[in-house]
Amino acid sequence: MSKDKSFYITTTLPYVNAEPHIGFASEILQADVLARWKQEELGEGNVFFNTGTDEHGQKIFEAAIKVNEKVELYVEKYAQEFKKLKEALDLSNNLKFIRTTEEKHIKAAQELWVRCKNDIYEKEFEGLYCVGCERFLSQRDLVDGKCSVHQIEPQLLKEKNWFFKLSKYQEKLLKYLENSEVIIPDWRREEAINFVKEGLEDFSISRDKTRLSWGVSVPGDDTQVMYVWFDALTSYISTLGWPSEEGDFRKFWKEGHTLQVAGKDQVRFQSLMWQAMLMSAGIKNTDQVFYHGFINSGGQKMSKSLGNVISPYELIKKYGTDATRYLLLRHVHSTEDTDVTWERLDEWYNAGLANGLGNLVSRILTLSEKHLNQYSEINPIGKIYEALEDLNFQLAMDTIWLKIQNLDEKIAVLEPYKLIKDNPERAKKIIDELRTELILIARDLRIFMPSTSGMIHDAIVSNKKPENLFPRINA
RNA sequence: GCCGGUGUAGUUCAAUGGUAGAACAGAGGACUCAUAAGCCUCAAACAAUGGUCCGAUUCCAUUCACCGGCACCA
Repeated sequence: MSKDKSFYITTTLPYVNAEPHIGFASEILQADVLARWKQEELGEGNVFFNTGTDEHGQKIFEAAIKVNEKVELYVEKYAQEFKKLKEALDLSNNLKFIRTTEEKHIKAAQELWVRCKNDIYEKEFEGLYCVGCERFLSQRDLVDGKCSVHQIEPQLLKEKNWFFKLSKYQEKLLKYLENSEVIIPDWRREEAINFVKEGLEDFSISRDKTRLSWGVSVPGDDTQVMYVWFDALTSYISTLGWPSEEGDFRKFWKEGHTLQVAGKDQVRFQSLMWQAMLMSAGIKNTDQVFYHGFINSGGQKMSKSLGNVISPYELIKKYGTDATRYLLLRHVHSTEDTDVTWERLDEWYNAGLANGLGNLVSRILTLSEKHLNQYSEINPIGKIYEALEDLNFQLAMDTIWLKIQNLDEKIAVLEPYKLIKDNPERAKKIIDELRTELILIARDLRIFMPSTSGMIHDAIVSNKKPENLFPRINA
């Protein structure tokens, strides 16, 4: 990441048809660490950290009907569910939240449409329509050519839609993708380049209102609403106050470094469609999109039917907020898929937090409380965040845990608890050193585990051993 | 089928054209400040075949296995 004065980071906006998923929790935690890191580097006012909820579309409309609820209330409820994550995961205070049903967002989406007007045209959309579902089916909805839900053959139906000329942007997209910075990891960039080379087709960006009413109205066409993609992608700039070119939009999107965090299945949407839309509207492209892997459990996708779903709230309930942050940040691979099970989580927790960090705090603070006077605060310095430049969260944390290990080792070698009898001066000096090194570790932990960091710091400053930070979990 | 990725100790990962590192789990030991934690020691791996090379886990090819994407699902 470059040395820009300001930094913009956003997650993708989760679709609100289900409870928050652990994958999204992981995504927003990664974003949170980066946001906190940049806030320390650039100052809080120079970082814009965004998330939100994608609330339009057929599926949500149907889901609301299914539970017999007004769709406005339904999305409101889920938006709150997602907003709760902020506190539950102790996300940065400055986190912004955009809902695609907000007025300012709707206006922005419509404005973007108008700006893209030259690349938007009307065409017959042909699709397989299921009368049971009352919607067009995708390939995935089909089993042996029949609707997987209703077991009936869909009819070929045509309707007028608005299309976006994605095909026109092949060259420009390739040009954009030439820059090795725009996608992390690099092999996903290769993937994106391949998509483009295989040829891009224009895509439909609207739906007939008679079939789908829950969406943003197409400017100048009362019969159509925007297809969710067009609408949702706009949120990355509507949150900045666009279409106003001034203020946050200028500061962060135009003049700052922009980074989008997304799942690996998003390449086509974030790095191709969205970038083409920006090009069409004459807006600067995203500087970087970081694609993370997925979290599976027991070798399979998490799914309700398999009963292997691990929700972020369950994690928090069992391990606590900071421990959840630790588990998801240190043990989830940043770009590959990660397999997570309760057994493994327990092991990670005990090894890293109970036996590692928690125990170290106990032993040092016991020695300190017993043998030393108050701690006179120093200004801790320390930079361990090099690995974050490559968005390698695991490596960054490994560096901290290596320090923890070294401290444990130092205690074993120097044996200050023995030395205190024969050579108290020397022992005290050692304990004082340990204390200082521990406060440096706390400093390093600040962006990963903010409240733990604070607790360790406070314990040292008040020279008082804290309660067990991370009680051991016994199977 | 097409495109891409991956295959390293029991597990999860790392590095490297020339003795393959670590963490967790496992076995043993000496200690006691500490959350039966920590420290030390031990055991344990380069999917298969062929090629290039003085030399390959690393480069190339093939095979096998696994994963992802192949667009209007968000």
